[in-house]
Amino acid sequence: MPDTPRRSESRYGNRPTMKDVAARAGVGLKTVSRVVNGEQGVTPETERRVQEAIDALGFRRNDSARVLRKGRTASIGLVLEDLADPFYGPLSRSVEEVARAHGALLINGSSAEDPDREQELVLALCARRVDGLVIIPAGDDHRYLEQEIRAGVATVFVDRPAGKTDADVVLSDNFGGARDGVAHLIAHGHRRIGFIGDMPRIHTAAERLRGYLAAMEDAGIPVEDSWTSLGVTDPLRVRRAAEDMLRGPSPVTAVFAGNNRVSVTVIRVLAEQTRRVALVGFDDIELADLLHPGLTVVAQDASVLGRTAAERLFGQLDGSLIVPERIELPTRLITRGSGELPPAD
Amino acid sequence: MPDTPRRSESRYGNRPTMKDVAARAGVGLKTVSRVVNGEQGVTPETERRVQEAIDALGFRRNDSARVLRKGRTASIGLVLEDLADPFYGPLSRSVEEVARAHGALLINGSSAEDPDREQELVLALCARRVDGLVIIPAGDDHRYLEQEIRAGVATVFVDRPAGKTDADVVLSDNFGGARDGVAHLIAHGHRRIGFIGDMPRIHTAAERLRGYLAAMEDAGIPVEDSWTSLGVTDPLRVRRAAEDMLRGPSPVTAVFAGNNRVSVTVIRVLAEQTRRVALVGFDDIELADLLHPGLTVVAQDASVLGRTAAERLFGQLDGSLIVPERIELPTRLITRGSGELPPAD
DNA sequence: TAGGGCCTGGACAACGTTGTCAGATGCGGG
DNA sequence: CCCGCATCTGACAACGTTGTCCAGGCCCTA
Repeated sequence: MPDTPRRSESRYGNRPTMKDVAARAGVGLKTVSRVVNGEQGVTPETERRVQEAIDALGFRRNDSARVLRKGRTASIGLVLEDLADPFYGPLSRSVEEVARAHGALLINGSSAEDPDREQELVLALCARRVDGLVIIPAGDDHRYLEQEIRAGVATVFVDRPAGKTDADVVLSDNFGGARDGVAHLIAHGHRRIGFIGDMPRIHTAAERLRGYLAAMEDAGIPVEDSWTSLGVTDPLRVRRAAEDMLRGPSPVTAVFAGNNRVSVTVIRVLAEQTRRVALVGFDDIELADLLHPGLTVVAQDASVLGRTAAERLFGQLDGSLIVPERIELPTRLITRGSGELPPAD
Repeated sequence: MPDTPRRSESRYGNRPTMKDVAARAGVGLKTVSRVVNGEQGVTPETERRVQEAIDALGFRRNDSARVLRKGRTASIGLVLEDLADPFYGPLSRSVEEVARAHGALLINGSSAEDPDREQELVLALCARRVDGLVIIPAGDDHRYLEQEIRAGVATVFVDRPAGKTDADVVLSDNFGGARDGVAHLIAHGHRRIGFIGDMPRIHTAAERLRGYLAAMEDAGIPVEDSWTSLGVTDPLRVRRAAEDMLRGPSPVTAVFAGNNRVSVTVIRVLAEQTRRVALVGFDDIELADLLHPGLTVVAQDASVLGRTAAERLFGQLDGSLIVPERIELPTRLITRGSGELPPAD
């Protein structure tokens, strides 16, 4: 008898539906809906009966059906590089807080710095009809998103700009921060300054390199090839790069580390040196003040970045923000000792 | 004309549906469904036409409708304390990886250590019909979940056991780890050892305290009241607690820090002391090896914790795991110097 | 050439909810 | 006493997809 699927054999375990609640309470389906959604137009007595049935059956509204009907999911997606990175934890958390304030849930995904995986994730989120997306892009071509944006998915890029499409973007001032950090080293007498950063195809890495070069040029210091190392990211290769520039033909007396992962490794390498080498890192690190010397950093505030982006996202959803904008947040130089060491040849 | 809602005015922006694709490709609705889902029984020629229409319209399947029909959402929820905490980042990431391997997305939520907020989040996730839940509980009463579990929501608790209900749970050996850490201090000659930990209503905190007490008792050392500080969590109060036990009537020569946040503050306090005080912390900390002295810790592997829990979750969903189990993962003592300092009175 | 089996394609219902609209009920006023 | 109005309730369609089932066309064989 294929036509009598017993409620109790339904595929959701045996989750009661509004229909079941209605039957038990002896009211119509819509009345249950009204009670569940707190709409008015229900007598206290009826409401009580319905509530009783709800509790008795353990009814919980099926949001999938609701979404299908209403068109809004009250959820947003966040695609970032790696949730395990201490930079993204606070960012994610602040996005979540804003979402929560707007009654939305957060779906999280890590792209692992892989453009294909980013796209796969983003499209999966679109298929779930998230109301909006906060994206820390891994790839540099986001034309695949244009259709989605036109279809009404609010979108904000954070930390790095979108590629080949214009959309809201919230960035740190990577160029200015790096320039100031390097200028700080120059002000303390350094001229041979090394730079170790990530692949230049990553916007932040490129900008920070540009900042380094600008500071050097401003000071009239020609940069030697052996002083810069790009695209280096795993600890082993960072180590080698640092060691190389420390004992090259014209060894550096200071290093600018392009991100927190690089900083950590460089700190380890410098700790092994007899010569005192100055260091400024991009991104703050927990306990940086307890190292010897304390680590001087160019700090960006991940949670402000996240909050700003999320607020912008909900601004788009309100309809109050239409024109894509580029917001750039300032960085802050925090001196703790390592960046103030004098050159030691 | 309420009866002619133009497709182009639909509430999803103007997202095409399978019907639109079917119309454009000149085929039936179900044929489109077949193509989209890679089912067989479609001629290459037909498939080409459908695919063309899909691309032209920018069709993307609406997963809400799919979920409604199929009953599985291919998404799981993770409720943790605070995504910004460096302990939870890697945990979350490893849960995500397992989910990804099973084709599921991850919805993340922070309870902020608030039981009500935990419940609110969990129920919201249930309303979305997540297939499963990984929960780091904030509250100590989870009977509200029993109905959901019966309704088929796979559930695994991590880091702390569920309250008043039995369910799968994956823990670190908090008791054993703390006991070993304290025993380590005792082995290095300490007798007056302090303990600073979180509120004992938090299972991990209680277990670690129990480990501390067990180690002391095993060594026949009576514990003085002034040596333990419980329920202390914000930096300022941890600082005061540490300072108090360092200069009390019988000042401690070593401290056991109950979690990473406590450790960080205690490290700061100890750095200000002239007397050398030993320290062992629960949870590893990045750069712990670069401090002076290096921080000795009882380490638990957050990503293994997360992975184990997530695998267990999908085990439940496969139907291969039925009986709730309690899995306890060992901790590891990592000696780096701070825990090997001799007592200095 | 007719019949049978196989394969492709499409009509239709169902998933659980919400919006629309009309019916029922009760009350007060003319 | 009856009508009109306000208030409350319920029937029904629709959201976009997938599962079921049947029709029609093709090829192969006798």
